[in-house]
Amino acid sequence: MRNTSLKSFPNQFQRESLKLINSLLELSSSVFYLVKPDMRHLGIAFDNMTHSVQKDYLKNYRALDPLNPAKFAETDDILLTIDSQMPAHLLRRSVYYQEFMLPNNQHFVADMFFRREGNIIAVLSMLRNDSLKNFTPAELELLRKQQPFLEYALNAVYLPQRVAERQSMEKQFGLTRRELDVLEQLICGASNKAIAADLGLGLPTVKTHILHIFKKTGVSSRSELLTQALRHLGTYPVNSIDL
Amino acid sequence: MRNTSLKSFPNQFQRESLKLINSLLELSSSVFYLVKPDMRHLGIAFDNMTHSVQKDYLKNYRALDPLNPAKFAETDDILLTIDSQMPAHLLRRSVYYQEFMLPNNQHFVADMFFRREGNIIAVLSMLRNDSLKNFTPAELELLRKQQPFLEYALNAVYLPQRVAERQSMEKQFGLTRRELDVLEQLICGASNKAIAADLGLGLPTVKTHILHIFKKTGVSSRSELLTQALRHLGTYPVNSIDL
DNA sequence: GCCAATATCATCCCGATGGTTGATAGGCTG
DNA sequence: CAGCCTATCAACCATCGGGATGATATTGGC
Repeated sequence: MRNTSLKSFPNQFQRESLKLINSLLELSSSVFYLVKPDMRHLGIAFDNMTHSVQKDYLKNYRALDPLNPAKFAETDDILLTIDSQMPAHLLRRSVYYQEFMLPNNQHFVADMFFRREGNIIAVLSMLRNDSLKNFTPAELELLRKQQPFLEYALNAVYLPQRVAERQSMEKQFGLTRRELDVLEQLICGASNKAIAADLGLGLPTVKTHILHIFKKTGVSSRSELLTQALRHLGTYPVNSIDL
Repeated sequence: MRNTSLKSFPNQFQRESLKLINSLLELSSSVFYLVKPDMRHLGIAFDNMTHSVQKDYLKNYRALDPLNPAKFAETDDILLTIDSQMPAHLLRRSVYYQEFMLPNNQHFVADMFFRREGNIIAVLSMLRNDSLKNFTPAELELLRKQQPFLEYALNAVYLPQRVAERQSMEKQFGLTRRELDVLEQLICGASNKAIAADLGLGLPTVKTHILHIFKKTGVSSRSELLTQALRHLGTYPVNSIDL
């Protein structure tokens, strides 16, 4: 309507962040994901990447990742390249490079960290394939300048609103985290197919979640759900945000 | 959700008014309708009545109605019974009684008028069939006490909000009055079938209107429409209310 | 470690919805 | 009065969405 660019997704923040970074430098692919298991439901966004690669990473290769955020919990790094952590010739021979990076055509990696009360809560991962050169010092400098504002917006603007909405919904109807994911998409007007694509799920799974939401909220169509949900959204006071 | 009684219709005001009146005295059927042609789209509500009877009335019998509001434009009556306008023995022989009231089992009628700047804009019509007695003076007195508040609420609370929403929608997308009727129902989460029933239309008609709305607003599903419409509702400043 | 809740996917059915085309009738306006 | 807009309805078709049932991980808590 009017302005199609206003179309919003639950993970709009991550999408806009990626848009910004991709406009500043050339990447072959990029991911913005939230780290803590509980927060992963607050949305992931990627460019030239798939859910399956992401799942594979989380399940099998995150532990091997030289940039695994868990390793930097006690530091205050905000931007690291993979070759700052491991000499190139060692990396090339590592399992992580051979089994994960190479097959996915990832040659250069830079990760931007976002923290809340010291803990890393989100990572913006920037990847380059063999057709691109490594990150230059100037590029890294530019990225370092972006981090503070992104971190501020994430912590001060995005997370509170997002968590508040979810807490409100969760309290009223006892929805599970995954159901909340689906509900957020529903509220944005997404079709079942779109939801499936966006969350990396099968259509049957999406339909199952939606039916559960219907039962818990006592409605019998998505139209009803939309009107009720959009009308009562933000009606309920919300607790502190503990992540 | 939570409180199903919160389910609202575009003509909720009329429905609640009828509920009130029907709780105060026994009626066989009742109608609350807006008078001016332009306002008829702001909703009609009835109890034990059908759209077809109402259409028949408007088209063929309103001119003959002894309580036709047009006759009382210059008065300040707020409640009239049909037998206050015509002796019973004359009424019985009239075309209006023989061809409209009798076939629809209407024996006693009392109409409550609502005005705006002197003009009658709405009528609450109360009907009794042959199994009920005529309205008693006490009942009429009670009804007269209800009228001022209903008129106040109609003029001060209901109409401004309703007209504002419609004006906003109409201006943004150039929707016709009938399309606005349908859009209001859509926004309330109604299904096509429910809309057809509520507006007294056929299913094909409803679908046609909805497709026109989709094209004018540039969306391609009712979910999209709902999120966009509900998000932007009330965003636009609205002109004065001229009815 | 086990049980319950959660999350995932599947199949089948049918009604609801989105989309096209076209017909008919009233109303308003130039 | 001719033409345009609105409103109404029809037939047709493809896809989507709602509902039931059940299977199979995975997770989390006790």
